[in-house]
Amino acid sequence: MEKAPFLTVDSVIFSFDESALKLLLVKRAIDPFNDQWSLPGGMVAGAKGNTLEAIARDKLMIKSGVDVDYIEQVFTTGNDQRDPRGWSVSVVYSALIPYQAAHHNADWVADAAWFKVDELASMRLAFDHQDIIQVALERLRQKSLYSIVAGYALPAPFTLSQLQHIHEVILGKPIQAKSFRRRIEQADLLEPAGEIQLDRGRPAALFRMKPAARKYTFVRNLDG
Amino acid sequence: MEKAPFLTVDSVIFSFDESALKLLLVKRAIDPFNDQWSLPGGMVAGAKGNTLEAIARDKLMIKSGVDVDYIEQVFTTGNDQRDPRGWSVSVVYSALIPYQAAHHNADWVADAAWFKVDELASMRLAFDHQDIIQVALERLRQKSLYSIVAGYALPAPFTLSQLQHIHEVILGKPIQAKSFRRRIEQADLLEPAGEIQLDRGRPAALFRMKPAARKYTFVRNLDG
DNA sequence: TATATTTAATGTCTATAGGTCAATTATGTC
DNA sequence: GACATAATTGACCTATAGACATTAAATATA
Repeated sequence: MEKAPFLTVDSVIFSFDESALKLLLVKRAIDPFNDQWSLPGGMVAGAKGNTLEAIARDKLMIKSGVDVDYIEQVFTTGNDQRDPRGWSVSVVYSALIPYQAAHHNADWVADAAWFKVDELASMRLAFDHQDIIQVALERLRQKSLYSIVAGYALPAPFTLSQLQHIHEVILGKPIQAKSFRRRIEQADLLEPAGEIQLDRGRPAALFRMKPAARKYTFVRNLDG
Repeated sequence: MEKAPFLTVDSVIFSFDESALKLLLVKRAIDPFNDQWSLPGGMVAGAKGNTLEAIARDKLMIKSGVDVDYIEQVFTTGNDQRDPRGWSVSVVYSALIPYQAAHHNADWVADAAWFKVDELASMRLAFDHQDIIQVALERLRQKSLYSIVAGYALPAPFTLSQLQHIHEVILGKPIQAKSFRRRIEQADLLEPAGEIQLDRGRPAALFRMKPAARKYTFVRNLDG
């Protein structure tokens, strides 16, 4: 490659709604891939922020109206095939946000929409964004076996059943409630936040993520 | 940031020699940080290769005479502080290579040398390479709790005792031989490769990494 | 040749943490 | 008050790592 490659920051933003894992995409308004759905993000050159993560956050705020709490770097993809214009590099971030907070804002941004990850698999997205999403998804699945960061995709406070449910959706398989609760309690990852009465059944205790939950990893994986 | 940032690929190359974890550094011959030790790597612009990883491998081959087998992306650092010239981004790779193969080659490359990771902690390195190394090290330590990729830093074939030893050095604590062997055997990660008689004691069986060992992760961590 | 020494390899028991699933608790409904 | 529905917990089972003693296979030495 001769010149410096294009450098972009793209984010895979996960959320949880109607028992489904969803992901925020924006419709491109310029070539290449004009009019196709793509990951929110953009060029690093000219962006605002002192670090890559700050730039990623800023772009999400500006372009998608999303103020992200939990965000982490997934990986960086770069080659001479992913952009028809030539060499390009994308630093990929993954974020988890409560659907509610995001929903309203996503409305006032033109051409931003949430897609269920299942439906999404068959869509043709811009660049190699489909591949990127698969990597981010796999990472999220792995992580859900030994952490509870998925909880950042729920509006706080939430019940343990809700927290378990999002894990089950991400993993695509049921989890033993007892195992799930036991390890969380032992690791002291959640903070009590009252209780709530759902439509039916026994009222459930409410919790918020404790700061420790952001980094905590269990020494054993759940059945995967 | 206005213009596109500098984009580089840097590699943290680990190896194992004299019971110590070592790491390959090269002395810079240009500003900034002229004459200071730094991670092998360089600018992506103008480099040879169709992917970031290919470029990383090529730079190691050309500049350090090292042909890497095991290499993986660690993370990407980017901000306006790490390079005095302004915004710069570095995609960081981590590689594990047998010391023997590496040693000779490192000789015919000017100003490349191996450093024990312990000694290295007090050195002043170029850019934020000291920080990068710490991240790569931490990643390697984590990984050594649930995989045996550290074996790629040994010349094949190797004994189980040697494989255990490098893990102990990386983790900085002893490992139960029984636990270590049991899980490896059960996961069928190694291929028998004869046996060897060391200076003293019972001869040891020799093994090589099976392909599966590259990606395999145990469901449970060793004591960390 | 027998014994001590050294390192490799294994047997066995214990401890820990998740898996299973039944039982209990707390509400709302009929 | 009996039933339905969820949440939560109790009790036992299982899998896998930790501890540590024991056995195995070689060399060195008396």
